Amino acid sequence: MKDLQLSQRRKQVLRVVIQEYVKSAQPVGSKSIAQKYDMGVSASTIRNDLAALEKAGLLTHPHTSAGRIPTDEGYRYFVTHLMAHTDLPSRERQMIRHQFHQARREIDQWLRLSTAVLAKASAGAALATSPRSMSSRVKHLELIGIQDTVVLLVLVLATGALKQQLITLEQPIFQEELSRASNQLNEEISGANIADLPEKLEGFNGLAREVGELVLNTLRQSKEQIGERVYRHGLAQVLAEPEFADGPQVRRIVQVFEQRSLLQEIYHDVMELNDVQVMIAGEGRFGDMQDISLVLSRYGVPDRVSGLLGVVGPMRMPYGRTIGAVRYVATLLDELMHQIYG
Amino acid sequence: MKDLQLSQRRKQVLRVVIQEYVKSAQPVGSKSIAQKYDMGVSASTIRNDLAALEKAGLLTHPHTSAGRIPTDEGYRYFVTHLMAHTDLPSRERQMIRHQFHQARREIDQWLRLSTAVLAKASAGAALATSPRSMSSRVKHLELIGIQDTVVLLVLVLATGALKQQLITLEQPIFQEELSRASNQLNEEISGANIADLPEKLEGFNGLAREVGELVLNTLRQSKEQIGERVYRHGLAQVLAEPEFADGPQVRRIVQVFEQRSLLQEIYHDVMELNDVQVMIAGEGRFGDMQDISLVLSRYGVPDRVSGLLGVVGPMRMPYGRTIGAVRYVATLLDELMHQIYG
DNA sequence: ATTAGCACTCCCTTTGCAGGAGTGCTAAAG
DNA sequence: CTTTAGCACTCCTGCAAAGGGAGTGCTAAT
Repeated sequence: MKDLQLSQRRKQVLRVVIQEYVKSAQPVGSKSIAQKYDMGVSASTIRNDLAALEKAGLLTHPHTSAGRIPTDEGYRYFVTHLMAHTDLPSRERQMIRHQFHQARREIDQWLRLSTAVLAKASAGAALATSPRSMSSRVKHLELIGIQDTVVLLVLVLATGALKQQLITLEQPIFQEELSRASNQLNEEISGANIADLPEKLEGFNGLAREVGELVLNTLRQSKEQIGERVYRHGLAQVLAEPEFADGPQVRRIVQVFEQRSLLQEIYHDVMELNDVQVMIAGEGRFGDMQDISLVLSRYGVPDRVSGLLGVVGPMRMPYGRTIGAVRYVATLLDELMHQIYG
Repeated sequence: MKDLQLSQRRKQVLRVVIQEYVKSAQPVGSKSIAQKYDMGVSASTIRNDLAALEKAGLLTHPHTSAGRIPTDEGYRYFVTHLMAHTDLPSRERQMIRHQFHQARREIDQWLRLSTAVLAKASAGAALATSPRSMSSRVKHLELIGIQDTVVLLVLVLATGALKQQLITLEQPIFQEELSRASNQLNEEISGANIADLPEKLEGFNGLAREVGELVLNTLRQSKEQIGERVYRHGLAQVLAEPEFADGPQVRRIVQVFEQRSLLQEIYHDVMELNDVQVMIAGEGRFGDMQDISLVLSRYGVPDRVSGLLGVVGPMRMPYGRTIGAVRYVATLLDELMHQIYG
């Protein structure tokens, strides 16, 4: 975004327009601004300011004789230059913290709760991915006979994440043999870095070798992907917003909300930056996100485990509050995860 | 539903009305029926039949001079008495089967695929719950030290399901001690029925006792609930249907789709019956399901593990095809699960 | 740079009207 | 009793015209 020179008053006018429009979803005109806000100037002056802001690309109007509404750029300018840095009210923070502390101590529960809490606090639809571990070391490995020829491989990663996979063998196998293989593997594999695995596997054969390869594959795969589960909550409530009254718009936001691949693509961007990220109308990089904004944050323990957490909602969104909510929940998750992986 | 006496022709007329309305989403009138279908009678006669069907509560019309559309009862009558028992075309069945066989051998993958496949085959939104086990025996138990005072408890149920939970201890503890406790527990607990657990725990103390209680709680809890994960797919596409053009209707179906509690309530009904269940407009037992139908089935291995699988869509739905799809995918899952829990 | 005045534009709603589709009723025929 | 044709009636839909209103853009004065 090019740097714009705006007088104090024009900044104030822009701020007011966004504030009012976010509240009412109605285009806002010069007169109503002059009335509600005592800016020391007349409606005419404000009219000039509005025209200037429109020329700068920050505002637009749906038709000649309507009030102004913010453009994508307008919102971006607001978020980066004009917005007060708002935290969630402390009462709300406490309630949220309380809920977390009485949840079962399990990442799955925390993330479920996170999306629920975030959806409620933000009036958007919340989503979160289960955390992905940076270094995929295996902490422990277990082979459990299920049927004659069916074995369940359970992998406990250093991060506490569980992976499971069924293996079908050609011949029935005894639990003893399974134990022998898993012991062998545990000794060599646990704690080992993924890079060293292929070498170590050389020495193995039979069942242990087979399982070892499988483990390696699983680790490689999980390195590529975002957390395997996506938690979602609050789609129904965001659809109540007036911008989603018409069909195509509804489908757009539902697609954004449902599509795994989008999160996958955004993942790396968010990981690199440490604060909450705001993506307004796709930022030109993503199509089909008209009128939709994302507020996203990384969470986890740096260099160990991280996931994605955030809100998808209409572009006309109370950014201050939403960012505050996302930031707070992310911090909370950071804390909780720190207790485990600290 | 009271048993109705309908002449063959009237049944045929009802069938045609539903068929046409499902196809076009437009009210269908006497004339167009007489034209498209050669029923050997005039439009006038059909008009009489339509009036009779309306009196019987199977049809209605949106306003005086519009064609007829089916009522809830009309659809129910159609599904129970009039509908041809349709299976999915064999080409489609083969494609689906193929997809399943090349997926990773893991329940999670299967269910993900099931919802994807079902959504595509049915033009509705698909959902599935992870399977719940009937008898919650513990197959294996593992305690893994994560941090000084943080221990991860991994529970492998007889069904192959995994449960995990973090435990925070008051004092740091060595892995050896963890191993001792888990060995002790494994010997006593694995294979044991939940009912016998409390007794067995009597003899324990310290860490083993603590963990044992936790296990007991977890088992008890999971006995009450539907599978803990709900898989969903295809909401976006069902929203493209014309009945979801207006706001309130959209919110209704999204709520049905999102709400866990609804599945929870329906779960037992579906479990008791073995074939695919069709629930039209809530069947009077559930509010807020105007114009929404569910097509659900149990899947799994009888008396061992079962989950819920199905489609939610508009009441104006191709029931034959949808039922066929749900039935086929459920059968497929049955097979796959049978290989494991046979 | 700011302000007041004013014409102008465009939306939104209401109204009226014509066209059309489909019904309900009636009376006659099978 | 069932079926059929005829016809008036109802109500939706689309269209155009008109009025009201909100808000702008321009101009000229301060």
